[in-house]
This record gives sequence, structure tokens and C-alpha cells, in this order.
Amino acid sequence: MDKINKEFFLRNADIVACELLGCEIVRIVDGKELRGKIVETEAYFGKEDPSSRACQNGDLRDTMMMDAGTILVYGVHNNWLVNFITNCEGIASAVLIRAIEPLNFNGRGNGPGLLTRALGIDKKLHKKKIGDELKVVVRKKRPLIGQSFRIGVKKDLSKPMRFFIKENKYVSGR
DNA sequence: CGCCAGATTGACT
DNA sequence: GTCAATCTGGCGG
Repeated sequence: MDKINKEFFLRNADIVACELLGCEIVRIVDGKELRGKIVETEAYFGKEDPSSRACQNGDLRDTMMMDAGTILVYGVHNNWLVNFITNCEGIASAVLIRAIEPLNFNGRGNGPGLLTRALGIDKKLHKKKIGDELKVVVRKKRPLIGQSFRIGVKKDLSKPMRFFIKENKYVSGR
């Protein structure tokens, strides 16, 4: 499998969110390699997205406008949520990883806060680039994709911006 | 500076 | 069903 290049993330967030489904996320921590399959994502945008933190000022918005392939770690409700920055520098756009299927480790990944905990992701990875401690590997086959409105968001967009692999039991949901 | 809200989760009544 | 924990930024005093 090939490692994902920067070009992959240099597209609109909804496209990238879709394409990320089925890809493997590889986290290197303490010399160990934790692998998980991405099964659920959401796309977030800039000021036109009322639920995005990029419609506010501050470090999070600045990070969302950084170049493609940057990791954004967002702390909320005692949980760290991971985003990958997409699109060109200057355009606020990101993809939230909402759920993964654990491949070579024990732990739960069926929720945005759970997967970061399982992979040991925290603020230390904020603003770093994908590639060293955290990698993404291209999927082998295109999975069957479902689409819906985003979860947990109070002010969602008029378009469904959540994508997930159909019939995968690790997709989040309470 | 204090208080509120929010892309959440889990424990307790 | 209800509530608290942690981080970031907006808003009021």
C-alpha cells in the first residue's frame, strides 16, 4: 500500500472525507505501530460553516487554514478530536476522523474521542504534519459509502457532510 | 477575570 | 435520564 501524498489532501474537505474511508491510519508511539481503518469521517469548512471553530478567531482557525496534510487536534468535552487539514493554504477546510476499526491493537475506536485515546493522540500532535508519528495509507478497495448529516453538531449545514462505511460495526452511534 | 458553550464519553440516580 | 470533566474562544463586568 502506498503512503498518501500531499496532493491527496489538496482537495475539498468533502471529497477527502469520502476518499479517506477505508484508508489505514498508522500511529507510531513508543516504537510501536498502531493501525486502524478509517470508517467514519466528517467535513468541516470555514466561516460559512456555523459549527466549525474556523468561524471564530484564534489558533484553531489559523490551523485550519494551514497547508494540506497538517494535523489539527481539537479539545472539547474532555476529549481530543483529530482533523486533517485539506485544500490550499489560506482556505479553512478540514476532515474530522470520527471512527476507526482497530486492526492490530485492543481498544475502541468507534467515536471521535475514543479513537484519539486509543491511538494516544493529544495536543502534542497539533499542527504537526502527517507522515512521521502519524501516517495515512491508501485503501486497497473502495468501500460501500453511506452519507448523512453530521452528528452532535447543533448548527449543521444544509448538506449532509458525514461519510461512513456501510455495514461496519465500528461506525459511531449511541 | 469569570462564566458560557461546544465536533463527547462514561458513570451514576 | 442527568451530570461532570477539559480545552478554547466569545462575551460581560
